[in-house]
Amino acid sequence: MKEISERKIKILHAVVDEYIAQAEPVSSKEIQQKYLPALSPATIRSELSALEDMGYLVQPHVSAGRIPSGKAYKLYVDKLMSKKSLTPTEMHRIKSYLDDKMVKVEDIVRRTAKVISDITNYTSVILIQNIENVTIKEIKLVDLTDGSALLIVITDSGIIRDNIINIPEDVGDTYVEVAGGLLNEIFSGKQLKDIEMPTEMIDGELNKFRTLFESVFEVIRRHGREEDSGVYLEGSRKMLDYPEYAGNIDKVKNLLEVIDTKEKLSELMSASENSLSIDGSPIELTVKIDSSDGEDGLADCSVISAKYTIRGKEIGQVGVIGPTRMNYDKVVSVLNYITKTLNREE
Amino acid sequence: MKEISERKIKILHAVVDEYIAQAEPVSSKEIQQKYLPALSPATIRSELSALEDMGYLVQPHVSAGRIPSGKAYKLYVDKLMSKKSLTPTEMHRIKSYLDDKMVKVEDIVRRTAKVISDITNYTSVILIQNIENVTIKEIKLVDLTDGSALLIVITDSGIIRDNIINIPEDVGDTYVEVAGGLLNEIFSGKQLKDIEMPTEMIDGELNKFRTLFESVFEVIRRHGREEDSGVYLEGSRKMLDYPEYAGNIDKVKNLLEVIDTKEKLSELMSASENSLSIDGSPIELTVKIDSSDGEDGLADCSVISAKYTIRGKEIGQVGVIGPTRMNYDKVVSVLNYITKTLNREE
DNA sequence: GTTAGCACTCAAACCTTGCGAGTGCTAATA
DNA sequence: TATTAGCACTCGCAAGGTTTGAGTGCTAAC
Repeated sequence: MKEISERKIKILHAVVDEYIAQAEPVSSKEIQQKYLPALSPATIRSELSALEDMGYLVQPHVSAGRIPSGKAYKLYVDKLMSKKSLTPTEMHRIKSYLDDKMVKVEDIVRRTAKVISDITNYTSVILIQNIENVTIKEIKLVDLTDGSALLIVITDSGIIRDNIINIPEDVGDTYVEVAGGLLNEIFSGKQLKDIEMPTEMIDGELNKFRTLFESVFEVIRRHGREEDSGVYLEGSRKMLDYPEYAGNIDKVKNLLEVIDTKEKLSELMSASENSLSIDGSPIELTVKIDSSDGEDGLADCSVISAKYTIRGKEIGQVGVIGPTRMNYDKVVSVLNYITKTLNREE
Repeated sequence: MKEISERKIKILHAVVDEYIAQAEPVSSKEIQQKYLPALSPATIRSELSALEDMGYLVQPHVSAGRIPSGKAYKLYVDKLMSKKSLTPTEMHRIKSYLDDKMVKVEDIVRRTAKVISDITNYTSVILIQNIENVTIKEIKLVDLTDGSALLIVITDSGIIRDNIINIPEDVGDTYVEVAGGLLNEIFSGKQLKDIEMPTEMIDGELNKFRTLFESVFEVIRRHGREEDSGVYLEGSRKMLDYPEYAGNIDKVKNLLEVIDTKEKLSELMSASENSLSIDGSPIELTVKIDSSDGEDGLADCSVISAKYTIRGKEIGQVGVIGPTRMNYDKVVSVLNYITKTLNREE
């Protein structure tokens, strides 16, 4: 099983390409006509048969063509597929989506998810993790003059949150201002996970800021909690467009359910033994191809994911979920381009 | 066609209830057993036949039970259905969803859409319209000390937007502060639709604020534009759970496509001749029941919608989209309760 | 007005059949 | 030895036929 002949590779390549395009078993005749007119179907058949023995192809039933196995897809992604880059139109489209000045991580993420799904025509997912490692650059407190104030937390990867907090009544005019200065003094430069109530607050003269500070903690802490779920999903509808799901509402439902579960998603998008990294790519990409025993719901699906970095800070994972026979080259290029663009943006 | 006998009403009610629960044609025997054991199926059959002649029922084919027609649903919604209120658990659940202090309209809307979909198990839609009529209370400009500033527009219905804008280079320390004061002076009290570039800005001494003001306009104007689409959809997946769509991916796709189109949605959620208002309800509700010729995609669907008001300001429409045989009473109660809650909130 | 009884209808489930795409094998060819 | 033509074989799929049973409408009796 060490070496596959050049011709076998060609044929395998043809099967994968064709299956990605058509979603139907590929026959020897088809390959002969479109890819290797110099050979006869019979010859191709024997090659196909050999490839099947090697585990690269499977046959849905005896009188059908072949379809690629997971092993074939892995080889395809790893060695075979054309790593063409995006068309200028596509690049332009992505840029115009992302070039609005956006500072809130949430906005960027939402936008990114949308553009990925739009361009690839698959479902995209962004998972925000590690937000706790972000460093606070500055905290702003803006008095809204109606008993509340707007809290803005600026970090090294952008604003992570702005939220309304209540202000105690009967405090002086400068209360908010002073509190703002104080917040800055104490917290700027710290990481989110390190913030805690300073001791002098508990009992000292600063006691009057205590409830305010507690609100601030509350807001910051809420990150990563479930309600702020940290999962951005875009284009789940697109699944319905692919024939592998057309007759199979249950499959789609199952899939969408899995996607809705943060833990499962996390698991899917992290590298593991049956995942695959792509070399030669400027970013680290992970591809997970349908385990095909399909016990956990992701039947006939592949997930391609990458680390998601904004301005040098790792934010989470970005991924594309599609049918196993998805357009790997397109998706890889898009992820490549987008992660690069985002990271470069200053 | 003026008066329907008491017994016919009972039977019609039974058919609708049963069909809502089962999604299958209702037979005379079923009605007899579950609702009117005192009568024989034969009697019920003749009543059913009469109801069919009156246009309240239809028969998918001659040897099947009856299903309610649009006319029956309308009667049901209007007169028949039990207007029970929510359980304490449900009310509590809604409250706990909505009682976070939220000031941004967008946040409130998103949250509302979610809770509606969660509780009703149908797809919910919120449409933001009329945002142009909102009055600006105050404008804040917060210097972010990196060449940009955070623009916060506070209106009588909450903050509508905070956005980053760029600040020209080489301006003095007080530039942002002065600009903020200026913005307030000029715009507070105005409605969004009325804002325009003040003449003194164009050529006068205030010229140096011009580009900044232009950014501000740009941000405010972006509202209602397509990219900020103003449509909040939640739970579109839920559609897949109902048997009327189970075999019918095309229907679902069609539906989702319609839902994605703002114009169509607007149309759907506005009152029209073939819609229906519910009296006796503290809010104005519109129910639109499947035109059933189904040419425009919303086959087998009903839409229940209400005006959406936050703190007394009309913001748009909130609606629930579900199968024609949806749980009207539940949905109506939920919409009732939620719109009341939101409006009351101060 | 109500009901039992019966004939009738028709969708859905099941079976049958034939077709045809596509294979594997074998024997002939280069 | 590699390739290929030819042919028998398999099996999914679609079309058509049959059966079943749920449910009705009608009629005649109560």
